[in-house]
Amino acid sequence: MQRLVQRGLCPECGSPELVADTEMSETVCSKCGLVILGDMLDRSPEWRAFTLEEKRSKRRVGAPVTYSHFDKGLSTVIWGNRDAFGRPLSPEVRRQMWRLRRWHIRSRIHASDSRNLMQAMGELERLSEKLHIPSFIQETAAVIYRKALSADLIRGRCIAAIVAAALYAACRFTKTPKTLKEVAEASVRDKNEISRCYFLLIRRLKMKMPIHDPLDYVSKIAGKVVISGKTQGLAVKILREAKRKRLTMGKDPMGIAATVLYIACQLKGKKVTQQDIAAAANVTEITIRNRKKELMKKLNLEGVIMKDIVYLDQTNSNSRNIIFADMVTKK
DNA sequence: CGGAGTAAAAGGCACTT
DNA sequence: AAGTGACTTTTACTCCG
Repeated sequence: MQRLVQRGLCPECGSPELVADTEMSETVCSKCGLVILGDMLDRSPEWRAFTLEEKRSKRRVGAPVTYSHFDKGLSTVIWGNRDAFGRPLSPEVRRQMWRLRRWHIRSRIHASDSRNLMQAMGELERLSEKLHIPSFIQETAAVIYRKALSADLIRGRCIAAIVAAALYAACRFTKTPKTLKEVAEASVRDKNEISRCYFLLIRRLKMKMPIHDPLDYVSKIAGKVVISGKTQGLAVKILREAKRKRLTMGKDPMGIAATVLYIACQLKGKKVTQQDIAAAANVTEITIRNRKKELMKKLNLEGVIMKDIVYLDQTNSNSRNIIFADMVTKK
């Protein structure tokens, strides 16, 4: 039993969905409800904070490590003109200290990595500001850059280009919609070069970029055009089925999301024009038409009307895929 | 006339060499 | 630096109620 728990699996049903409930001092399987460990130590802080500022001011374990500072804000500084007992230093020692300090600073700044990072982080700061990039993404970009540096990918390439590439990669990684073009316009290097660096980064650092899921956009678009939850639900089911049949790969996710919504509206007899949805999704009506043509054909939705749809609204995951097949009976 | 569909040319993008 | 290829958009035309 312990072994299963250590691997994060429920000993009862084997589900990996264990939830630590710090308030009740228990770990609970979210599937079958089995309580696995009682009397855990509560390691969470005794204070509460509701905003980032508050959190920052209340925590007391030292300054956060900041990757977007060239030395992470941690480097040692030789400082002061007095000895350990508070006495002023003698002139010779003072001169010695002065020399020591100078060399210390030099070794810090002039170590090539640090020098590189200093320049890079400055550029990153500038870019982020220009593009209104939130700081956590900036941090992600900084981490990527550091990795690139230690993988020796910078040598012989332009720092600014790699920085821009790292920033773009961070945006992609966090699913933040920023195009390469936007980044390139803010950068001093040209788009082509940044793009090449970007691909270099993902290949050499073996980064896996999350592909944009149309699902993320469904509610966003539905919100703009005001579409009911039920219709959205139908749209999601259509989308799920389309994904299962691998019809969404390589297509513009916005276009797909807009189209499933449009189809759902039509099936439900809701009045929505392609124009409205297209405008909300930032694609053209033609894209919606093309997607629709394709989906209707491949999903056997042609000639289907709402009254044919048996709405089996079970959430049993086993039958999830079957629901759609039952739902749509061809006329 | 507006909404919906089709087809061919043009244009932009992600990714490769 | 230039190329590739799948996609989207543009443009232009048709059909329908």
